[in-house]
Amino acid sequence: MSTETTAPANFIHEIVEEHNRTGRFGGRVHTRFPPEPSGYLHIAHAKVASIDFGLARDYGGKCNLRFDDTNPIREETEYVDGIIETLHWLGWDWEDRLYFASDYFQQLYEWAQLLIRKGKAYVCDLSADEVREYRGDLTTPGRNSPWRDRSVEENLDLFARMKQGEFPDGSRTLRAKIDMAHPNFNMRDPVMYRILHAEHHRTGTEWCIYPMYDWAHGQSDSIEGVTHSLCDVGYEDHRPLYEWFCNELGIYCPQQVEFGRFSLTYTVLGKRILKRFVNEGLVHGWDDPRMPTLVGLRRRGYTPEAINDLCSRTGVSKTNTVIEIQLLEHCIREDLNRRAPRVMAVLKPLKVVIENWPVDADGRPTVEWVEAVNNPEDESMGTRQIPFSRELYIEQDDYREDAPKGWFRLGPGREVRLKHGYYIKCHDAVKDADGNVVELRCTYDPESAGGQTPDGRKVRGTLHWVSAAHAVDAEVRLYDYLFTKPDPNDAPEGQDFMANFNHDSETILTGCKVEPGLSAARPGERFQFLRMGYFCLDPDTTPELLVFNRTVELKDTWSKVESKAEKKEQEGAIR
RNA sequence: UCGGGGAUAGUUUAAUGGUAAAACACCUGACUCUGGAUCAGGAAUUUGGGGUUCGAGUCCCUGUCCCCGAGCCA
Repeated sequence: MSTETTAPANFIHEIVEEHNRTGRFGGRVHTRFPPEPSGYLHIAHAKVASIDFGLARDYGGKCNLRFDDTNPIREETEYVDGIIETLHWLGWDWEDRLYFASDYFQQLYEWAQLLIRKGKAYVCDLSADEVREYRGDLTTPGRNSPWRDRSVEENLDLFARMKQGEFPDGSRTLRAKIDMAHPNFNMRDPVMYRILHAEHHRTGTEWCIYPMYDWAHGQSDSIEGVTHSLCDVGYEDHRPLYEWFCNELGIYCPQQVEFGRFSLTYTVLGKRILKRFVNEGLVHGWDDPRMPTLVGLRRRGYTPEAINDLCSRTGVSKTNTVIEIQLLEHCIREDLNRRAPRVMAVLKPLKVVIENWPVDADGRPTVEWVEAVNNPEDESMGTRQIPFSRELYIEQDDYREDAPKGWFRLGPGREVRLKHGYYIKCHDAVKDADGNVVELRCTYDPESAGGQTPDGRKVRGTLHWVSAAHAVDAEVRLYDYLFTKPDPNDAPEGQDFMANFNHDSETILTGCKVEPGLSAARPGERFQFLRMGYFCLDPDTTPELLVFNRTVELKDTWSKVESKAEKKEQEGAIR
């Protein structure tokens, strides 16, 4: 795909091209996407997947899916299945190359024995606390474990008995013998195996010793013939250990390359925290539409195209980045503007009665079916017929008794166009005992069919509407950001990001009225509700009730104008 | 304090010793049967100091700031 004439797209491409020039990997590019099945994937994982799978795609190489399942306590098959499904949804393919680090447990065990025989690993009887104590700190070197110089025979015997299950959890570890004075903590005799009498989601109770990340990852890459092991900068100082293990084992060593971490404003990523939201009921589940998880974004109505677009727009570098969530919103608007059919839905209904609407021979209001385009951006999406009659619903927010300057929606004596229908003029507002407007009495101009009149008079406002008799009831869920600040960690002294948690991020609207054709919609289908935003039919939908999630609002110039005017007014009042 | 990394408009990324640019965000305006979309325009950037060079965001020296690291997590 990439040719010699195109400039490298990012620093990783430069590295690959350098390797291709020197022939280090014989021109091969083979990556891997290595999730731990301990939760659902979130938006930053989509970015990582895009880097891993994308690099292979760009150079005609391969990318494996490999689950990094070396900690049985956290990992579950539910997550394996969820991750696979999400990756396919994003459009990535690994053919038959689905692997698990746990596939390599036996090989890893034998390699550990090899290291012991070489005098490069030993069984250590120190407790976790003691290990920490012996490790030293930032400025002081660590001290050697008293068990560091056991004989090869004793180490081999003890290690075998660890595997046999003779010792309790935490009683011993296998450690690499490197350098307790090394400035890089990872090189201070890192633990390779810990004892864990726990059931593993794939290997069951076959093992009671489990390899640590560092002792599993590089060798897994090596076994699979990975050329470029891409990871985030958090692993930068693990690279020396990665290479030490491969070199001591005398096995093929891939090149680890680190890229910057990725995050989003107004949210937190991080599986532990997201898991906490789920467990504490702060959200309804991993796939809550407010969650930055990919299952959440999907349910919210985000398309894989929009998410991949975000990933490619944001580039790849070594700096940790915080992407403004507005860019994600731009990506989904751009995608859905092109693809989503337009429909009309009234979220907060206000009844409109057209007093001069014609009646039939029986004195019943007639029904006129008007034609509506499905998508002005794409003629091929055709048109549909929608019913117009004497009683309609419009949006409560589209009527103001005291219309502000620049208002061109409805108000006393004002005329607006009903999209695809007629001009109507408001004559009267019926109020309830509390003074709330509950009904508008209007007249229509029969000459205005099709949206214009013979006299050519200008009508600035165009409203969406539904026919009261034909409308279908719906529940509509509106979402706000999970946090009230762009940087959730920007919390008062002594408090954490939870201080900025938005406890009002979900608004459920009931009694919404949508046009009749929507009753045929299927869960996952996406629409533009004219003037209101993009919405996606939720799986909670039943034959009796349609449930929609608002994916994102449309850009709203008016609200901006109005809030600015208000601000100006306030400032004026202060002066 | 020690080790590892990083720093270009508000945000993200280009510019690979030769006119500092794009997208998003922001501000104007035009157009519109969605106050949507679209279009046109605007404001805005090289972490400080020194050096090399005809010329430095880029090379050298030196400061500053930010991130990561002391799991038997990944």
